[in-house]
Amino acid sequence: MEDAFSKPYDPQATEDRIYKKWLESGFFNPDNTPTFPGQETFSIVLPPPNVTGTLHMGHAAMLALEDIMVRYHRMKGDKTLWLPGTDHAAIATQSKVEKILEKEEGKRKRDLGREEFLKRVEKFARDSHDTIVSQVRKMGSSVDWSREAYTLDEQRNLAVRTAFKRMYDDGLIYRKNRVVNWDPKGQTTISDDEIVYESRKAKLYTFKYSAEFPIAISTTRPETKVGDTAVAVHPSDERYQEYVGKEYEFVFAGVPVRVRIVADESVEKDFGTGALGVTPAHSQIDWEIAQRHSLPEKQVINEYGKMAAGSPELDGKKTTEARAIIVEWLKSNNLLLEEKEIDQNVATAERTGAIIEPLPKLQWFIDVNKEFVIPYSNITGIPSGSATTLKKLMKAVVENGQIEIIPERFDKIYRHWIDNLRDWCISRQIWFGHRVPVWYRDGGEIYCDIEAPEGVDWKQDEDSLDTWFSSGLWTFSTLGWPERTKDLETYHPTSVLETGYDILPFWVARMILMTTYLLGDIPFKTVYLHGLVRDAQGRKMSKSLGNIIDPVDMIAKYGADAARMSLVVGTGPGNDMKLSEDKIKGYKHFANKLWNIARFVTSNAPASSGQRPELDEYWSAKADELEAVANEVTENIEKYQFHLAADKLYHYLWHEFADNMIEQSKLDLKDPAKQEMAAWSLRRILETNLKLLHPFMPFITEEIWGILYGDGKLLMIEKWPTNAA
RNA sequence: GGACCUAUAGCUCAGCUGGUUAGAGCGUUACAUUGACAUUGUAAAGGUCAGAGGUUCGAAUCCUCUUAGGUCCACCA
Repeated sequence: MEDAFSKPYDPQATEDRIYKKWLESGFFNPDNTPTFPGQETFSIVLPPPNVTGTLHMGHAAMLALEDIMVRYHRMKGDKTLWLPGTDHAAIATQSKVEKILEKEEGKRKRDLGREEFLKRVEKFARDSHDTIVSQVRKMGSSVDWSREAYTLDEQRNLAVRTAFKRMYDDGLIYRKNRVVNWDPKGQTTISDDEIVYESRKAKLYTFKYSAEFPIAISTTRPETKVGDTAVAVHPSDERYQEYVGKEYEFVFAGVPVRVRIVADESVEKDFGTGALGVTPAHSQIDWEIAQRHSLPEKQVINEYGKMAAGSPELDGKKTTEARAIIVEWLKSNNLLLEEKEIDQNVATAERTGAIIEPLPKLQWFIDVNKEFVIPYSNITGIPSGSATTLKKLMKAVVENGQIEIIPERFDKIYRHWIDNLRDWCISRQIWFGHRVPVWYRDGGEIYCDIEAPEGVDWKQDEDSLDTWFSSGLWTFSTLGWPERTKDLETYHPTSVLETGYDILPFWVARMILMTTYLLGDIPFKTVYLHGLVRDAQGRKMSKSLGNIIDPVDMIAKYGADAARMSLVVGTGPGNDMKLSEDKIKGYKHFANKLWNIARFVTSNAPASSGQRPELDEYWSAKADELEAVANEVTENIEKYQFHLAADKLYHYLWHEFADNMIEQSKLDLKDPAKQEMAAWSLRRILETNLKLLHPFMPFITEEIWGILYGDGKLLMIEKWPTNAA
């Protein structure tokens, strides 16, 4: 009996030691792995986790799936790079630190000032980074740490400035005063994608501005009506035709208001009274109507969500208080015609939870519809030197099949998102992030470049950029762009992007936008989307529900191999997965089973010369079966059916190899005529299975490999046991 | 309002382009076992594949509709 096999298998005593061995080997870095003739490249960038804290089970699933692909390709002999990094996550990190600061010291960021506050955020980000790195290691991820990147480091900052400058020069980035989504709590604008709609009950009030005014209108926000500058009706609505073009002046809730009646196609005849009070400064849609009819805008709510309408009675009041006052005023003046409860979706900010206040603001935008000439293009259907738009580029690469999305159904969702895409507001009024590379000087001078302008009295724009601007560059900024490095040439476009389907629009689409524009190429060939990890009842894991399963706890209890298997088996691409502790436990049992199989084989089947002996009918059939399993597993991995591959190996090892073949060998090993054949077969089948299982359960397979062949050779670079692709 | 997903054993899910008698794990029950196995084996019970219709020699699988649960997008003043 070999002492090397503890009883039972102890992942705790094994995993960290094995990971160290891998690190020391240097094989995570493709520059160090042996090269083969005709070798292909396989590259993945790790979706950078936000430095807002610790990793959750979703990250663990991502790491497991990517490591499977990476280890498989490395063993196949491909030049394989998995590039890790973290994301500064601008607004998310800043608001997290703000919360901590307020809770622990009762201070706000302005009490510290920009510089001091940023130091705090950076310290927090560094700590989070260190935690994340140690968790990524715990999972067994074979990432190339020598190429680690951060979305806010020097190199990435240069990439951001370069990208901004190019878009600015092409006229794709512009600055404009427009109604944007203002988060009164976070004191910043946010993009459409950072809005979460909450359904609530609201009251829809139908009223007239004044007794003389001929048309009644409906609204859920009477307080904004002091900012109305028009009433819009549908051009074909006979009820209101006679009023179109007329102007009215009156005093509404103590505020002088002047409205013009306009005809606009966007008005629904059947909604409410069929007439819409137009408030250009506080509604996206009204702003657009105002543009079409050259209507003035009148801001009546300020950045703090308080009234500023030029009325002593209303000013300084919260919008909800002002609403009550105005409703009272309507009632007492007999102007309120109807009050009805309706269901309404309220826009709230994803990070702070505050209700979004649409406000006109001077902001930076990316124009997704503006034509520009693309100097170089590797995109099918869009020749170099042709005129195109960002939207067209984003659509083309998915429609022409250059990028494949798995599962397929998500490309519909992607296209739909593109169709609805409006100009992207990229400036944020937060301190943490990439500062807008634009400088101003008295006299209205504006300067945009990669480096700051020479000379005094230039002032840099105070705003920073949306975090997705920098993560959109991730596949190539990590490889050295804007420099034309060897890495960029070798590993870009990347092979696969593996991420959760929930960030398809945020991140995947933005990477496609940035890469097609800046490189004239795709960022990746395949997008593999995994689902959300939910609890055993199918609920989202959240702090408030207290149903979070922490990957670190699970690894400590059951080992990383077990945790990985539990996140892979039983779940196809794009489907949410339910996870329970029992499931992880089950795979710990499996690890132990494998451990005992290895113990049995080493102590009962002595290593042979390697020459294949004559096999009888039983063992010959088993040899064929092994080959079939290896081919099937390979095929499943190639087709991104990792759950099938893992499940197959689980059953084959436990119920074929252990229950059947080992039992048979117990008889054969006692028979001198069959002994060698049985021993050889056991060895060979175990060996092949260790290779096949390595991408899924890297630690235990590597450990057993080391015990079997104490020559220091690593399983992680053994040749994959099939040639079939 | 638009789109998508899911529905298979008590529970969690496989079942790839339609092809014998629909599978696994957990759970349940019976028996065996101190062993390569703390975490074992053998077997049993358990299914109108959500419902209805259609295509087909043949449907869990393809099509249509219905029902239930879930998700995303749009944002209606």
